[in-house]
Amino acid sequence: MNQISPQVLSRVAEYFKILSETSRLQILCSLKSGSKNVSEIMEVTNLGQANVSKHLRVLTQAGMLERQPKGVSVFYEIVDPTIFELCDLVCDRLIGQLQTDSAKLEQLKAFHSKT
Amino acid sequence: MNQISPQVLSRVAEYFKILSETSRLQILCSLKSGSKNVSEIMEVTNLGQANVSKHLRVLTQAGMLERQPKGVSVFYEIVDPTIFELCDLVCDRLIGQLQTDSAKLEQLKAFHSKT
DNA sequence: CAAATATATAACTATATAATAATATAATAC
DNA sequence: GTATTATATTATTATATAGTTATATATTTG
Repeated sequence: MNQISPQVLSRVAEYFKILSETSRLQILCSLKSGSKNVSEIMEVTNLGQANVSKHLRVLTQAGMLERQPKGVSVFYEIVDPTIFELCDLVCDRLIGQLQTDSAKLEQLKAFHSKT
Repeated sequence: MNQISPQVLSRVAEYFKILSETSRLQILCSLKSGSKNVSEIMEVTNLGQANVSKHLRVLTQAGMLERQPKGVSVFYEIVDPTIFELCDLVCDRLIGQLQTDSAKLEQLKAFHSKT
């Protein structure tokens, strides 16, 4: 009946968990346009140095980023093409929800004006 | 430069967070085949009553499920079509990763047999 | 080698939340 | 009404982790 084992589902859950932090999404968005080093990421995202470093480690270990040291600085690049497909799907869904909500609001307004 | 505001990203992060728990994914999978009541969900997932109830509340408030009381029991149904598209994308990605890993393993094996 | 800069790590605190046990609420049957 | 069953809620505990500060490591320059 329950085809998919909790073990497999926990892998999927882990993947989603990595995308469930605003700071990490900020970092990923900052890298959408291409490779950046840590200082650049810090500047764009306004996150602290240690914090960015820790998130970059998490994202890299999850196979979403690739680490490329160049001289004294380290560049990171997105290597998981799935990320933005996922974000786009979620965005579409959120937009849909907002539209539904506003439609309901309009109905309420219409009802109010009749009473 | 950083087009998308942290406010919007936090909405996206929240959505992912809901999908980042194995138990909730188990519940969603149990509902993939159609509407079920709480007892049925408990049986399929082997999760505790209070636990299931709480997760169902979270999923419903997020707009992923719809709650339908029928007599003494309450049925839940998936109303967010995005969920399984997201899971499928993640599964494909995880499979891809495993294939890459196993290819690397093969290379290591080949190297080992030559030395 | 010493100084400067960039990044990583360790230790810590605060917060969020999953799971559980106990209790409350709601609906039906008698 | 009372009893029974199904679900929800509350309180509690345990755990995970985000953010921060301080420190360590590594690379380049002089």
